Amino acid sequence: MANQQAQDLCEVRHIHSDRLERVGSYLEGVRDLAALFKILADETRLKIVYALSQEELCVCDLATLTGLTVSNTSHHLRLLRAHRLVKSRKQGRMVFYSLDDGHMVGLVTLGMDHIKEAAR
Amino acid sequence: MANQQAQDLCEVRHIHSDRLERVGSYLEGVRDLAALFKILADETRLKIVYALSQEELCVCDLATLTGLTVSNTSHHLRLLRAHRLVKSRKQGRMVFYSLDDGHMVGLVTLGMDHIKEAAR
DNA sequence: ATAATACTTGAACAACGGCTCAAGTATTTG
DNA sequence: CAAATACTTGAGCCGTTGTTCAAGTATTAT
Repeated sequence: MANQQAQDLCEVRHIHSDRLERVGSYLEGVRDLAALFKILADETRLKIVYALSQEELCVCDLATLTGLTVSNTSHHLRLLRAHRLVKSRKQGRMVFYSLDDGHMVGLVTLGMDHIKEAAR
Repeated sequence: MANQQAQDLCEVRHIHSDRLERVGSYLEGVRDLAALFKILADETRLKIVYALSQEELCVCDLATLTGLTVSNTSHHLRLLRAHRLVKSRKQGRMVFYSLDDGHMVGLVTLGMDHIKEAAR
């Protein structure tokens, strides 16, 4: 009765234990990658990262670029710094930020290309 | 008095109008890219996307893979479908999902490589 | 027709994230 | 020293998001 012809019964046939193991090795990375995407999943932070990929900028510059308050901008920079995506350098009373990680620059540019292509 | 030697005064010197225009063309894309990152910035959805990049799977399979309820999984699939990242195919009483967009596969695999490299 | 399976949907709820405001530090200027 | 500039930090507010639960549809089996 319960033979292989019952194709409309769901018994989790497609993911088998061996295949699950292969996928399993990636699942650790999935958590970290989701965290990275979460950081970049904000229009303000993405603007900051993109701007910093071109040159070093101070908080005041970034605030005018994003159109937000200095306070708010600083909060975002704090988050980016905590995750080692940007680094800061103090000069006088100004603080200059730059990218600390070439990692996500590739992600951002690749993503940007895809977006443009999709908008075509 | 107000000459160019006052290097510690912030008057937004680094981002000039011409440079702002160049950056401006990207800023449209930033909004959309942030939206895409937001979709992928969830461990569950990232697992789903990664699993579907390997083969077509039904909701039940995806639920067991992610360890969540079928209801919850369906909610996530609804979101992914709304943004045209996955498509569904009904066969009997089962619904099979697959990727509808090659776009973010590159993003995910590139991101995965970076994560692995960073964890080294 | 009734029951069971596979999935979807809406509502409610709690947790999280981004923004603002107020107060703080550090540095430079007068 | 006091005042001003550049930035940081913490607390509170509010909208968003993920989860759960309960009820719904669609398809198949008996």
